[in-house]
Amino acid sequence: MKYASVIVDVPAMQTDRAFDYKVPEEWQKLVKPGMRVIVPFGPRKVQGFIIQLKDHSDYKRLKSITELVDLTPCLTNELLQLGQWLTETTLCFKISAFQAMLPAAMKAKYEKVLGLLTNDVGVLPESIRPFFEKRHHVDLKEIQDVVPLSEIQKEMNKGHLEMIYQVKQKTNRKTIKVIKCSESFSKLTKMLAEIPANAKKQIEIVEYFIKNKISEIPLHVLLSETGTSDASVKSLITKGFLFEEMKEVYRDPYEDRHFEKTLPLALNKEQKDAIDPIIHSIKENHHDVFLMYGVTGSGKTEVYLQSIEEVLKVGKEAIVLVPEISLTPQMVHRFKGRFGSKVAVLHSGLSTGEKYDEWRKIHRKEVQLVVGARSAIFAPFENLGMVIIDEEHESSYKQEENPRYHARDVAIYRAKLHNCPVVLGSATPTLESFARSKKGVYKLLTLKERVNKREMPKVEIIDMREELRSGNRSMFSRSLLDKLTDRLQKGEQSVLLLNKRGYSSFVMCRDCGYVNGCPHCDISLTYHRRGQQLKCHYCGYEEVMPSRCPECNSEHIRFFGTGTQKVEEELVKVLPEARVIRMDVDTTGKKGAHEKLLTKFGQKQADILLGTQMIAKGLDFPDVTLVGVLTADTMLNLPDFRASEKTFQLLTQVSGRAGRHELPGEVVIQTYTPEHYSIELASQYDYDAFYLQEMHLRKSHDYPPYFYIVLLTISHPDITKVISVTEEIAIFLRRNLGNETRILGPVASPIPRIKDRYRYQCMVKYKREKNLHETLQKILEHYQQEMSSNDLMISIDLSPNTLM
DNA sequence: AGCACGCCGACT
DNA sequence: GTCGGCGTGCTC
Repeated sequence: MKYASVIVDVPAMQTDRAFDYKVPEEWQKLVKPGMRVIVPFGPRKVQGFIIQLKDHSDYKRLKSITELVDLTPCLTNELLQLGQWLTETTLCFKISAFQAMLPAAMKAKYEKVLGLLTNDVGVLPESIRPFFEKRHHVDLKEIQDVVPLSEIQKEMNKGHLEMIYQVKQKTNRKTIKVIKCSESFSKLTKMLAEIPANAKKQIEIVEYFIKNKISEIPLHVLLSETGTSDASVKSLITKGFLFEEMKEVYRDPYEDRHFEKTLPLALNKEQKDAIDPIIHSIKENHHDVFLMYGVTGSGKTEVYLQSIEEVLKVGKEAIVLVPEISLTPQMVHRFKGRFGSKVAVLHSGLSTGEKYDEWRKIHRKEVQLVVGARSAIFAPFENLGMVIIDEEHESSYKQEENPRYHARDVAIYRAKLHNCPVVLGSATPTLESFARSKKGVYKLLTLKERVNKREMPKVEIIDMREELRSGNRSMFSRSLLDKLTDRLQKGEQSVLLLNKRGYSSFVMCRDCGYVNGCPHCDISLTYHRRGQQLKCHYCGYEEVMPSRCPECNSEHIRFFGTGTQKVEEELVKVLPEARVIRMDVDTTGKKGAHEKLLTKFGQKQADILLGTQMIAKGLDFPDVTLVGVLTADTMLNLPDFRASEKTFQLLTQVSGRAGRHELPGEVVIQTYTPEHYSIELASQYDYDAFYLQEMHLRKSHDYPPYFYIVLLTISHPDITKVISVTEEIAIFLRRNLGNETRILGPVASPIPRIKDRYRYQCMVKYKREKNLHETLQKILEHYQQEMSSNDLMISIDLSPNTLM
């Protein structure tokens, strides 16, 4: 007899352990750890993952596995182990760890159906009867709004009805009908004579098969190619010429795209020096973490591509992480162009089904390379030869919900197991990574030269206070305007970046200073021109823009701050002849809208690309010779110890967008704090100086990389409850952690209320703390009950990206 | 998380 | 006396 330990799909502390089940005789030989199963759990059925098989269980009253969902395990042994590690390092539930590793399509869906147990519908009360007149099964959803649950329960007790718990899959495999020939072509040719002469279409179809030597074709293709209808096909099937079959297909998002095959480029000296140690690691099966610090345009991607080639040569697989890849179709092109069908692509722009299909290509070993966003780090490769993380500094590699993992940490963990290298690439590495490379923990590879030998574009910093003093009240400095005009005349393109993070357009009364805030969150509402609406970006609350101040009834209520829409309007006023493409959440909402806008810009159908952060990444257009940053310092005032670092990164990245090709580029940075070191040093492309200065600051304030931090955020609808719990937690932390560890708080969160829940936080700063995980675990256990019954929430982030 | 069980208040 | 409120505890 075999027994299976199963982690069930019930994310709660009390169920966060394995439950044992009997494996029915017929599956004894089939079951393997890592498979999904459906098991009875209490009165219902749930999905779960087998984490272990054993010959013995201590538990007496075991139930049996109801169903095997997978025929081959969807989690490899390595991923099972990785799940355990994730649980421990991020303090998440085991089930959440496993689910994070798989595409959303593989998460189960639960439905309840009422089944009729009696042959006489007449015994049912009038309210329920109509539902069962024609059917024996009715979705509970359908009936529960009309009939009170108690009534249904009564019938169940009487034995008239039963509750059936169903576990369904979210997405099914996509199948299409294909038509095949029943006979050989020569036989078909002879058989043609049997078709009546008036059945022209049927003859046409059979001839199509013979002429094109096709023995199998999807039905819809056959119909459109031959211009026939399925009636003719049907009759050919009954006559025995053809037969139909269901065939599983992949939903390929890049189906209709052609990728030009590219060949490896010759590497320059710096690139060779960088790739040699990587190749050495690959060949020697050695685990190393490389930090490839290369200025924008220094040809990092080519180094990636050629190292991957080495990985594939030795028969291994590679993972490439890119930040939110849908933004950089150019990147997909480069990988698909070099490696063709060996590549799977995983990113948020794909539908659930498409992601599932890409994942299955990996699972079935049909691809050796995956290019994707954060979660692609869990690709079920078993022979991993390298992980590349491009734009290593990007904050999107950290998941901001449970499990709060950082893809970089997962990459290093996996690479250690596989004895293979990790390559972190960036023009602006995180301080953490650069510090590690200085200590020799990571190996530093430096690319200082741009491949085209072009100088980095010249950067001009404009002091907007100065502009204001000399009477320029517009959002464009005179210099920026001059340069835009100049580009327009020369037929060159410009990119304008509106750095909006933490600064959006809010509505304020000029008379009394009243600001429209969200009634559920302590945050001001954001003005949206579409429909003159005010929206809360945290809870989705909406209201119509008032014409008078709700407080003092004044009519002088206006929106402040600068949205892309407003910039666009101004731009049209000052440069009426310019063709502008605006990219922001409003214009890129629809799937593929992004790419369309970028393609349009690439084809020079516009002169100026105006957008938010999203345009800073990876764009590469030959005719862009001017980059303007409208307000460089909006981020600097956020309560975030990484604010300077992020500003520096953004400015450096965006400057790299100009003059990447033949034409020299120029950058204009507008700011109200030109003296800030992150702005000044970004304009000089002086990462090293920035690193030193910022490290100095981090050191004096006990921030990473000198200290690790943990952020505990406690929330509850009742503010006194939040404060008292946070205080208790702070006291507990102080009592249990070492005296070199600093505990800050309780303080109100930077956003003190979201969705009617008050938020307080506590910060732990530590260097070495062996009791940390244990102590945090104890806190979670202690408040477990209140968290499930009393609306209390405690979230713990063991290495927060921001403190918001 | 669900769901059952169980123990107290307001109704037939 | 019963229906139904939600606190408590269990799920292999």
